[in-house]
Amino acid sequence: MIRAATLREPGGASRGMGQQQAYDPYFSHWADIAARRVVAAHPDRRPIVVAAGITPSGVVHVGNFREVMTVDLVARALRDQGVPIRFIYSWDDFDVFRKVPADAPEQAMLTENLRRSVADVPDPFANDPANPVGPRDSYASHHIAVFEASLAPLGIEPEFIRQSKAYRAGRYAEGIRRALEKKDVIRAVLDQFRTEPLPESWLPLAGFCRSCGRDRIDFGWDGDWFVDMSCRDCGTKTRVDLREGGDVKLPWRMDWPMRWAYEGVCFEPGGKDHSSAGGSYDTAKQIVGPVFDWVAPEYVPYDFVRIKGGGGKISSSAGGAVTVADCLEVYEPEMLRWIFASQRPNSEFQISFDADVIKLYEDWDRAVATAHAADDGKNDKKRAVVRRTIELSRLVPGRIEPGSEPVRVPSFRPLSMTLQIYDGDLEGTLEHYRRTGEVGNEAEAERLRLRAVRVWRWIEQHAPEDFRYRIRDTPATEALSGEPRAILARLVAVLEASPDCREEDLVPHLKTMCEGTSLSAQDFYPYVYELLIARPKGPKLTTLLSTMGSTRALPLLRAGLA
RNA sequence: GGGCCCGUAGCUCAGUCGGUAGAGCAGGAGACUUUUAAUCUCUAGGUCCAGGGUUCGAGUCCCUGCGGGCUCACCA
Repeated sequence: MIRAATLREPGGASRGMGQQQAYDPYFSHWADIAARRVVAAHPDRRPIVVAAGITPSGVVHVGNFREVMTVDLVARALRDQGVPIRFIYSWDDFDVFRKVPADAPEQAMLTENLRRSVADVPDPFANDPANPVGPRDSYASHHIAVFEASLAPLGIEPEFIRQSKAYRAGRYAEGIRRALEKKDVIRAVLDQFRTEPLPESWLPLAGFCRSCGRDRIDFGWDGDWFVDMSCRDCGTKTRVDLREGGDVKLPWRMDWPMRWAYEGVCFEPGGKDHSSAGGSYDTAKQIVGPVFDWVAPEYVPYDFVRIKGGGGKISSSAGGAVTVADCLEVYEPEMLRWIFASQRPNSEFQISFDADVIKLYEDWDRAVATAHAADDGKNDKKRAVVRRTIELSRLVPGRIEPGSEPVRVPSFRPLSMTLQIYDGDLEGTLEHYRRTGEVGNEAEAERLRLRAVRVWRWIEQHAPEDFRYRIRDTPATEALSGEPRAILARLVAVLEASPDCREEDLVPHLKTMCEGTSLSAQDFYPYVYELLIARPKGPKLTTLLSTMGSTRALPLLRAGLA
């Protein structure tokens, strides 16, 4: 028997079954604790099935991503504890298209397709040249493709299942029939929480008209395998043999527990909208046993993700949703995992694109350093938690050896400065770090590239104005006069005399530059910044000058002497 | 109406099987001087919302109350 199978909650299922497995403090993360709960609830079932599910009824945003990330962390924790798993991801693309997103193209076409299945609505992005995934066979397929593509860089590789295909293939025939047979049980569960009870004639069915594709249908059931559908819109009548499949499905509150049973799901999280008393998890939990003969999976409710400054929850229908791909523009993949891994699931948090990004990068670097630090007997417990969180955040599973060295990478703030001096030129920036010795091998070079492209995108797209500068393309047109002009002449002379001047050599010159005048260096700096970057302030001048080089600096400075 | 979450330093928050209250920023002192929210060292600062309970021991677990937020009760 594998080791993990004997893990139990202390004092729990292991009673009377021989020695009790000791609590292993190494598995200290919330995902580890959830994993132990799952193993305790399903001691004999292997592999353990963990599941995520999302409706692609619009842009799949970073809030939806929390669902997948939560499952991935628990999946990773289970594997680390030696448990074989199967990670399934159900695309609920047999859902009704209810609302046209405000920012979607082809508004008229989409409006025409309301009330059809999102798997049958045409792809409005098919002719969009900026569409990264190319034309797809439906609205749902487009959003699915975009999201699946963004998961790959994060090391998340579930087995994807499309509900539209599963239902249409008749795979859930048995499930639908059981729901029909036990419809009174289901109705009783749902009626506990409804303001108005379901009518006596209610059937646990939903679906789409074969002719017009819309979902306003009256259903009948022959008590066996046949369902009759009558479309209220176009009047088409259809008879479906459940065993062959068709455009018939179970409504969400029955669909969920049916799929738990079908796949043998042992763990699945849910958003807070599913997690209240009377919410869909609550009713599904009551339905799954009597109707589908399975137990509710171990559950973790997760809260929403907010976007800093966005005000309110992310909505895919309101437009302007922030996607995982958007986050990966600014955050390193492991860092994005870490942002989710370091938050308890049931707490809300924000993803920032403003100046908080800097602090987050600094926190991340510090956490990585802490994770790699050797234990010293003082803060080992805290360090262990940080270390475990970083392990779960890494793309490749594996333990971090205390006292090992992480791959070096420049911190965000100085890197942003250097990048701006090089005008975003990645290879030039890399060369600079090679010269300074901060990049010494190919691994460090790769590490720098990963970060530098994101820092640069942040500078270009999100950074506060104070943080940005750009070296002038064309020299200033107004020359200086008086004392500033005299000091500038000295500076120009220094650079002309030693064009390859290193930063350390430049420092004394800048200190003595203003001697004999009424100005201090602080008074003079703004003139230089104006000539170089057309702003009154900028990065440390010695760094700026030595990094950009005399060849580039001198023409700009001489403009002040014209 | 039901359920969940939050209430900890001036601010934002961490505190993961209960074991001497923590970080970042802001503040104060010093060093350095280098100007994007520079860096380093040191320092101050809390009735952990209130009340009760369990415990040798509670920020942590249980109950009650107050304040704030979210969610379900139509669909998914």
